[in-house]
Amino acid sequence: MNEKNESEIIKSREENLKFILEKGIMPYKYSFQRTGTINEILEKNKDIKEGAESEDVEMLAGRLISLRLHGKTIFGHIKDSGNKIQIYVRKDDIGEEQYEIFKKLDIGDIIGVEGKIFKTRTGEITVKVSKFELLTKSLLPLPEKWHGLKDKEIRYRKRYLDLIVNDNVKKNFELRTKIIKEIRNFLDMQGFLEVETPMMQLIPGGAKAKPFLTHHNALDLDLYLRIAPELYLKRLLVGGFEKVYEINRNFRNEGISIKHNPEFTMLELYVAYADYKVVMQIAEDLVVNIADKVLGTRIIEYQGEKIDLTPPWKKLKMTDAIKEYSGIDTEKESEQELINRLKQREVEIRQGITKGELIALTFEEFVEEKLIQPVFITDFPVEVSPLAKESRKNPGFAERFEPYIFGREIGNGFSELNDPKEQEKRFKEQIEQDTGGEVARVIDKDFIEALKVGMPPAGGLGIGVDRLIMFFTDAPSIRDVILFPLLRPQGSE
RNA sequence: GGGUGAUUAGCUCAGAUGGUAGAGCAACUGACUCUUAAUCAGUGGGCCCGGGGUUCGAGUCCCCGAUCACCCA
Repeated sequence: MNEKNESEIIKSREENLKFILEKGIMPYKYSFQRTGTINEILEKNKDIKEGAESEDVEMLAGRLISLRLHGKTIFGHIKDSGNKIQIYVRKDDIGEEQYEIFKKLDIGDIIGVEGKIFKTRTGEITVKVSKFELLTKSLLPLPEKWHGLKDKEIRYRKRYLDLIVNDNVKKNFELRTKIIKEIRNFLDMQGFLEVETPMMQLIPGGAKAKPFLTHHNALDLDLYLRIAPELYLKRLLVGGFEKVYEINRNFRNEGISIKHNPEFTMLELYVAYADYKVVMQIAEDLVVNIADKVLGTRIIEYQGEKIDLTPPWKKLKMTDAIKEYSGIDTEKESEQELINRLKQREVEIRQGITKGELIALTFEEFVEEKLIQPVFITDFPVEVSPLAKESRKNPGFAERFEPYIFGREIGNGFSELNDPKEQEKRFKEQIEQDTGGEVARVIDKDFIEALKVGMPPAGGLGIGVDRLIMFFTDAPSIRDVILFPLLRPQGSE
């Protein structure tokens, strides 16, 4: 950390750099023309016989990750974004002067090599180096080669080191990109239009969460980073788009945990003329499609638990789920009885709480964590579903669902409320109930106005993309699927 | 916000009962022209997270703080 230690450890690298500069070698080259990636070259030469040499001279580049010096020969490995390959350097092949320069390379340097491909006695496909070039000098040591980098703090803070050293980390992030691409592909094929709506909003709506505040100078205007895109996507339904979706960042100014990062990626989609049943089907199809296309299996293992994504997923009304998993009959029990149960679990109960809110809290407290296999929880109390239509069959409950996997809510969907007067009333009730600053104090009048123009009946769905990716990559923490998770800054540096 | 644990060499980790610190890898020097956790011989490297205390003496005990991890709200 301090200068003295650092100079101890990098002294030899600085000396090597000096040696190289004295030889007139530029330590930071502009480019290097490769004949292929390491994977391509390995594939091309996979059938080469032991002792034989390839006809073609190949040019490869990568980071030097290991070195074995044997007097007049050197073995090592270089690694590019796809794979690693062994290199073999002989003094006889590259000449005395070049050999001396090669010996001054350090693990971590990025080099280009030129040479024919052969197979060693031990059967490893190897580059017989006839020429090499230093492309980038590395001045700091890499983490140790077989234990790798374990310290979570350094892994998250210095993700570049994590990516260099831990191959599975890189694979998980590649998988993340594949999953998101597959989501887009799936929706595009069904005629959805991907759109982008404001990240900076005057009134942060569409969810219950504390927002981040920012300021626009020229307009002298306070703005909020969005907590959800919902109200803007619905405006697009009013405008005549019938199937829209957005995959983008939401920001919530709340605690950080294994399941929460202040900025996270959300998918929201809306389908005109559809109700919640239609989007529930889309949610199931979407997840199963990822399993099929990206993993090639519908049975995934998450944190040692086998999860079977094979459709159709179970559907359970919230009150039935409570009955089934906890034995509590919320229809029969009075509000006070539910309050007593919750207080025993040290759940905070606000003054004037409604029955619906109590049902939702009971569900969270007694049921959620038990929902390991995929299940749709439906029929949420209207009081906790201010943007959803009331059920046609089940008064007091909304046409709403949330898919649960491994005790975690991975999405949220409903038949979208499009009655402007009812919507305004629900917003007002929300503001009255809010105690924690999780609801904007102002009603989004423009949104109400849009509803007055007329929004077609519609089903909507939101899916927490990071959490979904956690399942598919068997990641225990959301930080393992976000390249640069938010951490508290450290004092020095 | 509360609780528990961690923090020792560049990395991964040891350091009972308090006596100024150890290993492997990495680094450095030397030997070695098919090695691959190369091998062999040698060398250097530490404000033991920070600040206070207790003690003749603290990496170790106590208090405060920092960061991270996990659990809870």
